[in-house]
Amino acid sequence: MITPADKKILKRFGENLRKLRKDKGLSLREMSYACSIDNSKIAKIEKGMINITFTTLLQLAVALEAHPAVLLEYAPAE
Amino acid sequence: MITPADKKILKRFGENLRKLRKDKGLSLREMSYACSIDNSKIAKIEKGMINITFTTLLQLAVALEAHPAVLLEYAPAE
DNA sequence: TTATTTGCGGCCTTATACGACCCCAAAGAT
DNA sequence: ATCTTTGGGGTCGTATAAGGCCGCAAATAA
Repeated sequence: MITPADKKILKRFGENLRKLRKDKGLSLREMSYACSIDNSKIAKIEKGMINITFTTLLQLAVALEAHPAVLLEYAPAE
Repeated sequence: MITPADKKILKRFGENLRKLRKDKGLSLREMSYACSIDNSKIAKIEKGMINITFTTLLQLAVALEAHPAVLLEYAPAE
């Protein structure tokens, strides 16, 4: 049922995703093209607005050319 | 739309999850209790029958007392 | 043999992720 | 000043994850 605590975690995840995308020098649309996920959806993920599924996580990893686990390795929110 | 390729990946993930649970000596019901996820749902996840969300992944990690990324670190299906 | 645990599939309702698309405001480029 | 890119919010229909409960067959324990 998506608690406030979850919201926070999703937001933190989104921030990290955004960082990884920027580091790779990709725009939302470029990344969208690279993993077949609508750019507005990626924007929502980065904003922590949606609780993505496992397969979506894997798709994002494809665009970033990174191992899926990498997307989870970030400093937790304090 | 959950492709056959995704099915395979989810199944592989499930097998790994099952291994981690067994290694920890937990029954489905014990694990259910440890992460507040219905035992039948965990069984379905292990069977690769559902495409779990990010928060569910985190809950599973809690029960296994492991970092979420660990659940993704397994040998890919060949 | 009987009682208990364990794995797991089915069913139902509700919440929500997905996919696709539109549009706009701000920033950058020409 | 005009064109283009970029981030990102809103909407709609559909698919499906979540959550919870029931029941059963096989394995295990008593």
